[in-house]
Amino acid sequence: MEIREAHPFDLTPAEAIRLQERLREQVRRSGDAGEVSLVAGADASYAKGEDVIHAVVVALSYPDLTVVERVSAAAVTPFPYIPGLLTFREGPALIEAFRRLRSEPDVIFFDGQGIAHPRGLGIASHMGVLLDRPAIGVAKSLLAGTVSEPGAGRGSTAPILRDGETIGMAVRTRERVKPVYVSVGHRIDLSQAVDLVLATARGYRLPEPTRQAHLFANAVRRGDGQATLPSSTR
DNA sequence: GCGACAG
DNA sequence: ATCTTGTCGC
Repeated sequence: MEIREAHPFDLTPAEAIRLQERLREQVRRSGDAGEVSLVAGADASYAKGEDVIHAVVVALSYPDLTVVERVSAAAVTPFPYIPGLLTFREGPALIEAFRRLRSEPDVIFFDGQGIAHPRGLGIASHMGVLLDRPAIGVAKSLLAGTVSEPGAGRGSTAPILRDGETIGMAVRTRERVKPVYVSVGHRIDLSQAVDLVLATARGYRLPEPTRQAHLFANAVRRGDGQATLPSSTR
């Protein structure tokens, strides 16, 4: 995929925060992914004490969810993990992975928040803007806002609120299992984002794009990505 | 000043 | 995120 613009990542935390405050204005909180026929999941993996990040993107056809392409990229991260600044840690490796992706997904799932972020620019929104592509944030825990417990049944939801505004939705993708926290990344509305998460969550807590990216990222880091899995890693 | 805090 | 074995529950 084409990346929208060169973007500095060798910043101090204070500079990174200022960049987020500037980029947040470019996030589109509404939109329609259109006729979705291709989705993608992006994720990163790394070993405990190391600063090498393995980022991957997995593309799947929709609605059948067959994996059609997998790419990966390794990079030394220039940033430690700081809540709210995740993109500055995983972004460089992710961008390289997207450069290697030949598919043109209609929507991309990210492992983390979209606008449900202290400055409205979680990794899904940040990457969505850089890629200029519909993006959805699917986080396993909450970073900003408050939420009540959704009903126990699959498909139950509860709004994530901040100052009276809905910034995302807790979504129960599997009965009696902890919900995932969905928020708009870029160029898609919350309603369609939630629909797509539920439509791609099949039997597991995490939607398939995210789950497949998780599995592949770990396989690549362990070194058996090439041997065990089909498709290109090139 | 004291907690909270995506991955 | 990662380190780790078995184990309880649907």
